[in-house]
Amino acid sequence: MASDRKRQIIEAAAQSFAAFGYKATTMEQIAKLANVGKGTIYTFFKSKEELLDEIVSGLIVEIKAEAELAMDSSLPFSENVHRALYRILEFRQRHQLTAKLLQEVRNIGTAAVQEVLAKLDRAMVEFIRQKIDAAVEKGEIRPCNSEITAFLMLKTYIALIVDWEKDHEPLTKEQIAELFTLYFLQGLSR
Amino acid sequence: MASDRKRQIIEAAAQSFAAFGYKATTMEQIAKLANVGKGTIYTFFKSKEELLDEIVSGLIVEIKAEAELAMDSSLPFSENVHRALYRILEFRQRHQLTAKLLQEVRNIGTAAVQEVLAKLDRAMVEFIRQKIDAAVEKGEIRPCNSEITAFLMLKTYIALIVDWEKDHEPLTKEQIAELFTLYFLQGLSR
DNA sequence: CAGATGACCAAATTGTCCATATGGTCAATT
DNA sequence: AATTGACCATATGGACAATTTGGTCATCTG
Repeated sequence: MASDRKRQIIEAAAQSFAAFGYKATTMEQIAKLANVGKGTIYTFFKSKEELLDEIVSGLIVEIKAEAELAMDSSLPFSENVHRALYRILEFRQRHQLTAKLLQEVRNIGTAAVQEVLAKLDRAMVEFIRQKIDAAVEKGEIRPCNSEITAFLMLKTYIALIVDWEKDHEPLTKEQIAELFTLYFLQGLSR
Repeated sequence: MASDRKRQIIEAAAQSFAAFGYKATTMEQIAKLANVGKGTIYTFFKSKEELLDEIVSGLIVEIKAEAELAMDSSLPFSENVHRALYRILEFRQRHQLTAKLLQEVRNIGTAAVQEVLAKLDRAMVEFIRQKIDAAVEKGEIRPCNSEITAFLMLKTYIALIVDWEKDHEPLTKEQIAELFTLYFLQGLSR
């Protein structure tokens, strides 16, 4: 069946990308892993790049579902946004494929990989933005430019989780939640 | 005179680093530009790396002075921190040398250049941290972990000025000040 | 003789082939 | 009609030569 073969190919490619990275994975390798001829891959995907793109698109859906699951509509907005962000970045760090791609983009600057990760970032910002808009609608928070807010929230989280560790002891999940609320949602001024 | 020669060398090196980058600048080039023998450079600096380090150290002093100048003790903390941060990043972007080094670290990953830019970052965070501590001392803002706060402030600024432009129209100075106050100092919750 | 210098060296970088590997195509096959 | 692997132009990587470069030091000079 056609869709079955397509799935096989996607799974083989995802597996290989995660294990060896995008560049180090050859189309022949994928074909062998998927038990299809190399040409077959090109009946489903225009190029290697498109194959990666489709896989990451699936990943985005997965991440959104994870984040959605982590949230709890009975909790206040601030708690939910923290949970969602934390889950998103945890996923991004833990997931073999994203971890490998993140590493690859640091070492080599493959254009395709860079583009696809940028797309992932945009999707995550968009996800948060929708949550913000919903919270504004419900009157949980005051109106604001939700795109910039979502963008800053993600950046702040990445700074706290990824960048801070470069020069300091890692912060715990609780510390991050506290800091995020303190600096971002509550503010310093008085 | 000895210190005169040293200054000549530093200026020649700074000029060449800014024009061609660290890697592309050779010691012979610097010597020629400074009108000294190549060996002379090594009577003042242990290595090319140390030469860069000394130049950047001078730059840090310059940046601090710039930031200090931009501040006004009669204004509230939030306004001053904004002015200082904006001036720091404006300087960093405009200054030929830092711009070139920033570009170089993106393209190649020269260890020396990376280290020296990290040092620059640390110095800027430390500068902000001292301003925060002073503001806490004066009771202008409530007590907080000044190191993390300074770190987050710089990251937030870089995100707004540098990262935001990658996908969107640049924000004006006023917009950035407003956003910074809104999200960072005032908070969203109510 | 103290400080400056440039010839000199080992190590790193760059340039040049060439053999191999790879993404993508397509005529043959099932 | 769908699948395939031989095939092709191009990209990549390894080996080796040539060049460059950071750093040293014996020599020079004022």
